[in-house]
Amino acid sequence: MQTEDCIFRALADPSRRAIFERLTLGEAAVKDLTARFAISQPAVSQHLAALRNAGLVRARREGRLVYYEVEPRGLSPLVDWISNYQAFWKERLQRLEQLLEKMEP
Amino acid sequence: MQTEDCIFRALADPSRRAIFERLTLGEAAVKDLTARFAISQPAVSQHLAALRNAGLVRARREGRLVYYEVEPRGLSPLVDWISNYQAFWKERLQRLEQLLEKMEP
DNA sequence: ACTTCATATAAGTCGTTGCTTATACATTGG
DNA sequence: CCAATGTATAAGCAACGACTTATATGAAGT
Repeated sequence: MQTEDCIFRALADPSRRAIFERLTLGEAAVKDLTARFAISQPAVSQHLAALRNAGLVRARREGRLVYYEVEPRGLSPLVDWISNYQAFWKERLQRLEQLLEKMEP
Repeated sequence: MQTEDCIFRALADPSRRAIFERLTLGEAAVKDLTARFAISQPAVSQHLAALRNAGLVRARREGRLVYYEVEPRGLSPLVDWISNYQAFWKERLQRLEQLLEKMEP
């Protein structure tokens, strides 16, 4: 859980991404999400479980309602993954700059 | 094609992500990838097609060999998506984006 | 306690996907 | 031209994933 794999798979589904994007605007209860999206309540709950399993959202119970909100640092594994390949561009950029320097004189 | 959806789906598969990560180390022909990964050559070709369809890699034919390499700006839709929904990382990502901008021919 | 409302889980269905083998296409060398 | 090599596509299959309906759990009001 909470691995890159989970995150990529969680965000690969359009419905789930839409739910996540909705949650970035602010917390919402399951019934709100169910009302807004054209899928059944169990489908919403399943999507939320996948997002939570990926560490992207967290749940808070309040009476009968369960509010979901974005986990603030949930996307950082994704950012880290991308940043790992920053080295790829850095290296290429350096080579390019070296080339330009040699052409300078 | 080349939409967020494609990119997320492309990177959701571990084998495909591994191939992409290998390509960030440098270009490789299909036969090299086939030798390195424990899946058949058609499977590799199919993964490469998915990555290319997502705009993450590009192919160059050289004789009978087909070399695949990372598309430099391929990850930027992902970066854009993240920065849209997580203002917290915007600064860090902007640095990455600036790096990518410099790669533009 | 019973009913109602909100959510989660179970079970089943159906389309998708990642793999395989077999085959077609493309390029090079004899 | 033919054989060999490298890659892509086709067809089929087993596993997975996203959805459904039905049911279980949990909490509040009467």
